Amino acid sequence: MTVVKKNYHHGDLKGTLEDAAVEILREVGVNGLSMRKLADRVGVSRSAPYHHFEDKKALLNAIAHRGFILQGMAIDAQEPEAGSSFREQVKSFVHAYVTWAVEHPEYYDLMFGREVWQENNPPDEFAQESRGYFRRYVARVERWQDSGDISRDLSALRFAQVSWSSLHGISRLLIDGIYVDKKAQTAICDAAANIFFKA
Amino acid sequence: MTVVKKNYHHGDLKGTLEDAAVEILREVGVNGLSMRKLADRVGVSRSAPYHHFEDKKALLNAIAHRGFILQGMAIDAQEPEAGSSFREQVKSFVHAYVTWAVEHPEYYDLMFGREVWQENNPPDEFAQESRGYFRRYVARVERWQDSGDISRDLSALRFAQVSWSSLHGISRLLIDGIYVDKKAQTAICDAAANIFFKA
DNA sequence: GGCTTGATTTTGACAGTGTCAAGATGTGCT
DNA sequence: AGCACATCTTGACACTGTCAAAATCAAGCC
Repeated sequence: MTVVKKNYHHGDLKGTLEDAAVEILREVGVNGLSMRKLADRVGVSRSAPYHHFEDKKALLNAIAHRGFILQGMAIDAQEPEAGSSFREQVKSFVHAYVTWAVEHPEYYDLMFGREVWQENNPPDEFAQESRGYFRRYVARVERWQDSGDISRDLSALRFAQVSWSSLHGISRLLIDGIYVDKKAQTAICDAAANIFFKA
Repeated sequence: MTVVKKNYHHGDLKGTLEDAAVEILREVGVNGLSMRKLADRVGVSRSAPYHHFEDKKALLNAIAHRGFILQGMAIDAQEPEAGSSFREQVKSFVHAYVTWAVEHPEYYDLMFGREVWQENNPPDEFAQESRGYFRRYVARVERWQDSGDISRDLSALRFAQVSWSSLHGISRLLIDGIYVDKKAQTAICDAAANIFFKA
């Protein structure tokens, strides 16, 4: 059986730290996460984490990285509704995006937040990562244009930029509590789908 | 003449603090702003600011408050292009919003950021304030519906929510450096205007 | 003038933070 | 056994937000 070590050498401290960090982020948000409390919770001394993450930033980077993977999986899991109409596909895509964001703010905040994108020396590793996700989205738009489901008035790039902005904006406003009426979430998503992808 | 006092009693410390804080925010962002450095720059002891602002949060609140006023003025100043077409009006509105946000991230970050909306006991004073701005926006949409410039397929509220999300999302993605191509800004704004307000 | 009242600012202090250097402790290999 | 290496801890530093107590000034009243 897999033994959980409790001694000097932890075994998999790195993964444990990430797990615990996500927990703390859920509980108190990014400004409430301190390296020392994190170490405490894991039962390790304050500077042990620094042997696995160069920085606090590096830790947050790693978590954002997880977020990208998780969100990708969540959205892909929703994807292959084969028999449904184009409009339905779009709706479920929009819902999948926003719902995941709202349900996982501890990841979403980091994936597209200041901490990672502005106050970081090399966000290269997932500048590429998120760029990849965006490209996949642009490709999706191109397919929709090819099949005639949306018009070619705008380039796929511009359409993707604007529509993704909207998804991102909706997610942010809901997460940050600026749109308070949580019940409106589905209505807003439907409205967005209608506006962007009207037949 | 108005004398600028430099002695023990400062005269208008509160305003001076706000000014200096905005400066610092521009230079190093919100995470780089510390109450002590702020006091230092103003030439006052570390705890003097606490007689004018209960908290660091209260300071940030006050600056966000300024931001709402400034943005309102900036957008209104763009408004009354009387002879122009509906489409042109919408375009210039979108541009005014996004341009102001991108040029004043030190305000925009606070107006719609975590610091104010989540980690604050009573953001009531400008929960109302921003709510007021949003209502004005909804009213604007209603007028557009009345004049037949946009359809009534969606309620004014939903349309306002989604379109504002898009403005907010575009602004955020540009400010946070996720949309790196600054030259694309105008193109993105135009595309947004086209999508949302197609005749 | 001096005294008091109130507003304003400073000093000292405390707990909490990120992070590093030096040392301690364990694991695996020969 | 001994060695090399990975891993973890202790001690320390500068910095942060914030408070209580003391100092300082401005204005009004005698």
